[in-house]
Amino acid sequence: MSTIVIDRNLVYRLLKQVPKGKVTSYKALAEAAGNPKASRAVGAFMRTNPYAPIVPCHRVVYSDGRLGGFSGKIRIKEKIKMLEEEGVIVRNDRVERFKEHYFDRFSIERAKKEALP
DNA sequence: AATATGGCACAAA
DNA sequence: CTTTGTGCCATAT
Repeated sequence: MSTIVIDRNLVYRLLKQVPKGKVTSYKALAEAAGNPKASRAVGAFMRTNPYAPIVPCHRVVYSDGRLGGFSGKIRIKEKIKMLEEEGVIVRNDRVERFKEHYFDRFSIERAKKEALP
C-alpha cells in the first residue's frame, strides 16, 4: 500500500528557506521533507523545477560539499557563478568552508504555510 | 507497462 | 583519497 513517499511541493517550499550565501544538500531536503532515502528524487525535482529561480535550486549540492550536476556538464559553470555572486566560494567543484555555508535548519511548519508561485 | 537513467548517499574495498 | 556496488524514488523513453 503505497502512499506519497516524498512531497514535491513541500521540497520546493523548504528550499525557499535557504538564504542567499548559504547552501544545502539533497539529503537535507529529503530528510526535512520526511524521507531521508529520497535524496535522489530531490535531484529529480530540481531538474524539473518549474519555479526556478524563485526556488533556488542552484543552492543545492552533494552532502559532502561537492557540486554534483546542473543540467549536464557545461552549465555547471553557471551554477558556480551564481553561487559565487552570493558569496559562496567554489573551487575544484567543491564548496569552500562547506560547514560554514551549510544550511539545514528547515522549519516544516513555516514551509507548510508558504505559497508557491 | 517495462526499463533505463538521473543535479544522490553510503559502505566496502 | 578513489573506485565500485547497492539502495532509493521520480522522470524519461
